[in-house]
Amino acid sequence: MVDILRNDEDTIFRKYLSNCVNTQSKTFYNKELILSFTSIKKQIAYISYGKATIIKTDINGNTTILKELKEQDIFSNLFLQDFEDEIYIISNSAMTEVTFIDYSTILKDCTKNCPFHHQLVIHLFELLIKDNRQQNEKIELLSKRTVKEKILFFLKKRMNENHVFKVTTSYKAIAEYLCIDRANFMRELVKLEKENIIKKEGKTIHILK
Amino acid sequence: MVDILRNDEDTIFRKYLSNCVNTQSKTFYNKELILSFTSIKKQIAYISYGKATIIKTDINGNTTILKELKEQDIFSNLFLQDFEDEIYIISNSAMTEVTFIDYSTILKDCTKNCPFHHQLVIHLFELLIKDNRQQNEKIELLSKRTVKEKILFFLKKRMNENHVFKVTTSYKAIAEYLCIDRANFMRELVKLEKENIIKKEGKTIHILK
DNA sequence: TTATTTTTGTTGCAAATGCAACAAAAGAAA
DNA sequence: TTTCTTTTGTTGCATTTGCAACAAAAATAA
Repeated sequence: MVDILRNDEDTIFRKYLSNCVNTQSKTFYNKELILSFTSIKKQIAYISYGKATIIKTDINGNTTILKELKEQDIFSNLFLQDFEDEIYIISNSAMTEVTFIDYSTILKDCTKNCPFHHQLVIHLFELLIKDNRQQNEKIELLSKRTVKEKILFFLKKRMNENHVFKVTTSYKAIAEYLCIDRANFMRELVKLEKENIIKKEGKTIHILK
Repeated sequence: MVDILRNDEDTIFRKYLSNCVNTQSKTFYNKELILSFTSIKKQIAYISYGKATIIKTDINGNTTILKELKEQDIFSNLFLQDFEDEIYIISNSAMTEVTFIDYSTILKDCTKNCPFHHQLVIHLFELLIKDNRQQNEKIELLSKRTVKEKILFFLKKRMNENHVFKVTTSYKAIAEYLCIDRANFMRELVKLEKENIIKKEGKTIHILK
């Protein structure tokens, strides 16, 4: 991974990853499996470049997209303990670079007395709070009582300053994120368009009100 | 609050709260408002004794119980930034003791060079991971497609070793936690009983299979 | 104690939702 | 290019779900 691709945030974070913390970096190609949750080793994964998707499949074969991970997001098997359904993390860009940090070496008091260890923990702490906030947004979304409310909440959160949302993945993927039936999702979009709440042009949605 | 009521975990945590971190402890009576999310000051609240409930009310008047907080749980307005709906934290036991920790003093490098500061951050880090795990459990619950699946998931997670779940709050409160209509919840319980999956005796539910 | 409020239990009904199915379009692979 | 796979768009239909309403029971307050 060439350094020109890195941003400042990431550079600072990497400075914190001093030699007292065990890390391994790995690059994944598109659609490649980053992690299945059979792995026991406690670790926190940090996305330094690219995108990934956390996917869940239940007994009935329903697929749910739990979360879309971007650069500087973290995830961990520590977050998903005692999950009933199967969980996979899949790379979602041509190249995704992930840094795995051993959980045990994070907690350990650094014997080398390096000045970075504390900074690393603080930084991870802030990333964890960000993740927590994202989880709460998802809970707020899923607690909406109707499909219409879910769609509008999602669109409002994701639209840009021009009130436009571009479907970069697919309508199918969004339905799986919202935990609703795809056909019903499409039907509701037509309804919202008739009510002049949105305007749909292919994979571009304008939010009018 | 008398010391006899405290457990070991809490005692250790309090040791970490050395004088370099700004904290305030406050005791709340049952049904008392601990925090409404208009408060701007960034702080992490730690429940050292008692119980609390995080409640959300949307524009349509739908009440949702986001989370039940127990001893040694944390919550923070940092987790709930940009929330559309109104959020309240209500004390849910005769006496709930909450310690508020200033977020700014957590992150700050301790000028007094105390040995506890790092331990405090590590401990909060672990509490944050626990909270994250609980959030993920809720997301797994809400991603279930039917009311029946939601109920069964909830009961399996909460039943004791004898496959018994006791309703300590109310059926109304559980419906609000599951984000489903109460009448439909009751109807579904009757159905599950007819299918011999559960056995309901007042506020006690036996999970048979 | 009695009065008042909240919860429980139940039902009918309208509306929302998921499911199955299929053709057309778009995208990916050979 | 052509072939194959995935996504999109749409519909009918059965089922699920929420809503409104109300009486009985339980819990709480006076």
